[in-house]
Amino acid sequence: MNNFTLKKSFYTHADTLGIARALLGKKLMTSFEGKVTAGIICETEAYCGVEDRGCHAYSGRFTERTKIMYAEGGVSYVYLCYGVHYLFNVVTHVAGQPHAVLIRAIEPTEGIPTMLERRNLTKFTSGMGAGPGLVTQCLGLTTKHNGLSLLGQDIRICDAAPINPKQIVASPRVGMNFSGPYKLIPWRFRIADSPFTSKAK
DNA sequence: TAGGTGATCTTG
DNA sequence: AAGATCACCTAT
Repeated sequence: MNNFTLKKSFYTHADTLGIARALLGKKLMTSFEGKVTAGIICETEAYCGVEDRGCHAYSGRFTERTKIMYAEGGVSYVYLCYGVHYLFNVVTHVAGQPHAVLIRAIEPTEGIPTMLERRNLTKFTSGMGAGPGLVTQCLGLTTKHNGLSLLGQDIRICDAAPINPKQIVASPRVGMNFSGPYKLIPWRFRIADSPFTSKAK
């Protein structure tokens, strides 16, 4: 499509699960230091507020790290995981409701030479953006970009035709090391049979 | 399948 | 102030 940037209203409504599904097939684009890179979102996970045991803001945790999740939808939430990997999330819902969608995999489409350089690879592979830590490497995202608007030039998400719901597979989220209903709730979404997603379970 | 890595959070 | 935890990746 013609790189039409999604509007704020895409992010601010209450249905984070719907947003996580709707983001599949959209194009996530960054433009840092004159380098444009972009990829089609192939896999997401939803994190839904203070009642969601898997959410960083579970039970109202409000800290230096999590406070951006409480912002109005349409900004980025980037944090360092395991001391090694940056993970990029899209904040959703209205201000005060800490919801977000983790971007877990992309199909690289633009700026591939730049992505290869950032990944320290020589050849394009379908797995080069398959995993949340790899997505951020490809796109050059770090905690520097935490809290940035998704409506500006640096980071934006471009509209595209929705994925057929039948093509979307829902499964439990990764890394839910606790018990209770949120451990197995199917809030991970990916495009069926996409070779660009992180390994299917 | 285990180890690396460091910011963040919790406990004492 | 210190130790546990953590939405992961890579190479054995």
